Amino acid sequence: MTETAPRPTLEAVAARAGVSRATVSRVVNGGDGVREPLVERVRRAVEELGYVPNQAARSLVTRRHDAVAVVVAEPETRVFADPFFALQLRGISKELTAHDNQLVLLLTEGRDDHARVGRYLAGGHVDGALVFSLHLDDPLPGLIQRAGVPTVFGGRPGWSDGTTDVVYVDSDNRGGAREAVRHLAALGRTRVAHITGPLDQTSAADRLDGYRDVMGEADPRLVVRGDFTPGGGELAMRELLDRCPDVDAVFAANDLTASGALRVLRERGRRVPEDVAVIGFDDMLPLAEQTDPPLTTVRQDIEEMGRLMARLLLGGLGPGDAGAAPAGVVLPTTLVRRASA
Amino acid sequence: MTETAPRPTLEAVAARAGVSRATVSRVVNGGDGVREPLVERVRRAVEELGYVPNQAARSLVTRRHDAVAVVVAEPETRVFADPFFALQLRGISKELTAHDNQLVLLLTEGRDDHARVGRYLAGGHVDGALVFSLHLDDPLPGLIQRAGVPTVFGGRPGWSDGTTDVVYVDSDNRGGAREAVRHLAALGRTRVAHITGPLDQTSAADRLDGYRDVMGEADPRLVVRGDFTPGGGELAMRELLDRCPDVDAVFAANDLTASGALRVLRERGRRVPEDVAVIGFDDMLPLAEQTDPPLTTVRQDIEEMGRLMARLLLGGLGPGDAGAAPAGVVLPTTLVRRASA
DNA sequence: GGACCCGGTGAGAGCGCTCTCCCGGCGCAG
DNA sequence: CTGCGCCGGGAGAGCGCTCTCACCGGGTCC
Repeated sequence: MTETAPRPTLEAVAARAGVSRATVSRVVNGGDGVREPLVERVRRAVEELGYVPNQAARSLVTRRHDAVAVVVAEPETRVFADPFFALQLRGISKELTAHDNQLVLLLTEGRDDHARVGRYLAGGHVDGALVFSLHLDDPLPGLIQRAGVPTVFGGRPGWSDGTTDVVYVDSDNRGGAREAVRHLAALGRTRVAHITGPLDQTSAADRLDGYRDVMGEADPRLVVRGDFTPGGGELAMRELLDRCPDVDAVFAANDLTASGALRVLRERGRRVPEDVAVIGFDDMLPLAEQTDPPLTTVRQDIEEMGRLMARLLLGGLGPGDAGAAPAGVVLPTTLVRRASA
Repeated sequence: MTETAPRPTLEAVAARAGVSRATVSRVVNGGDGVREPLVERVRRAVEELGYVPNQAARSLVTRRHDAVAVVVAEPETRVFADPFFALQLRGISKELTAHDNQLVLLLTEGRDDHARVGRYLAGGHVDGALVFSLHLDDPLPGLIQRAGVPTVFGGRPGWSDGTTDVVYVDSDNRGGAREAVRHLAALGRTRVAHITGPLDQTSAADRLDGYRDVMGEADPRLVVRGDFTPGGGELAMRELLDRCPDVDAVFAANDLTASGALRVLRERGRRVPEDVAVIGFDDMLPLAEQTDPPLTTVRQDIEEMGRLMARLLLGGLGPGDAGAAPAGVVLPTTLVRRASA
């Protein structure tokens, strides 16, 4: 048992500084409207007593919590182990920290969890929510909308097609895919294949759309389904080589997929990029630099996406500037040319 | 701006049910000592009004928060993207949820963050902390100890050698390593190598110790340093084959490392397990089942470690059973035999 | 039949903070 | 020199809850 010394209260600080509670409160919250000598006295008292405001008492009256929920729907374990998500979370964490907000993590799997999360958010324990719901059919986003908590989604929710006023942050998956495929075409490649991600995720679907924007319906056999993993990339690449031996370029839905594809190409004796050019997506480091050959890929600033989500939630969604908050923010991507294409 | 309807208070529920606040409070907190018909009436009122207790008000008087901080020191990005950590976090999340506790995630990098975390924990905003500090020289654990918050560590902290009363949960890394190496020896292998993890992490150091327990000091060239990644495993395996071509078994510090090693062995034309037997650590699925050949490995129940950490914190550290809380809990490991050894 | 006890309920204080009001003092204009 | 405005600071209410304590009614026991 840790013997917890009773923490000093405002009252105690006030007594020590020889002022009233109100003044201490003012100083602690920025010190506006308090004359300098007093500010100094109070600051010293705070310091000496090691005073830390009681967040519960504060929340009780302000109705703010300086806390944000991050909700992660996790149908598969994979989602969370994904470095992609880890990076976004890091961005979120940094931004929240910079604004003195706490991050409450809500992991869900299954229906009961959804209800639980809905109740929690509706319960007004946090000032807002950042939601990662990666699948098209997920009921969670709906629940959350209804909870009436300011919310920003990570990635375009499946049911939002630009019309609804849902706020989200996403990469320009479609545009990035177009740029990648155009680059392959510009290289003179005519048999450009695409290994997709799981198509129930909008990012994967959008990248496929981008591919189709450039390639039209081309040869449907050139599109093979993957799952964003290296293993899936290997499987897809094998299938691709079997049914279209004349393939001369591959646009993989992400870098992990591309790394699997590269492995199979090497195994089958195809030279990259001479025989088959390969482009990935993400620019996930160090992976993309360490493949053999180093991977040409579409970069998206993942950490920045996280930061932006947090910033939107904290700043843009308050009652301050009604209507000013954008529905969806789409971050640009850039093609990073390395050796594989 | 979301028009937030004023949330119903205890008072409102009491009025609707025709009882006093105190009675509603009792019902909400378990309903002990309230007669059935009243309980029913109150329950209905709660339901109808959609009442959710105000956690801030509650904390203010109970001095409990039903929240636990999870502190992750993140010198490298890798730490967080690690599926190992993700699994532990999942276990923690489940256990906390089961006890109606929230998970406050604190990601740190760098000194200022440490101070911030120290202040936060000392500030009494959470009931306890679960700390992942993976490196020997990390100052964070010390700071946290001083904050006077009940704490459970994930993995044996470097500076704890069983003597101090620090509470942690760990796998039997040393014992598991011993079992793996003994198994290789039992297979008749005499040139058993070890690819280590980053030795500033206790788990890696302990596995090396386990290897040495069985092999003695053997041939020092048989120990090569890795870093828990497939890339590191590849590098180490190449080095190993170069300096000890007669190696006939490899104990890799984890499955990722083993997968890299397998790749190099295949590339160099060594058959597994005929020429070189390979054992990993973790039994990370699906990886361990999908390698070629499927990996023999030391299983540890990672999610259970997380659960246990949370359970210890919530149950065992309270003022309830002083002295009953164990200093360190070491979970057993089991050897899972597949094809690679 | 009256004193006692005990389970169930209500009344009220108070957790630590913010915020509105109010008051006293000072500067400036008349 | 008096009056007014303004600003810095204090007093006090009250946020929504828990928890102690007093109260009340109906047994039980002598």
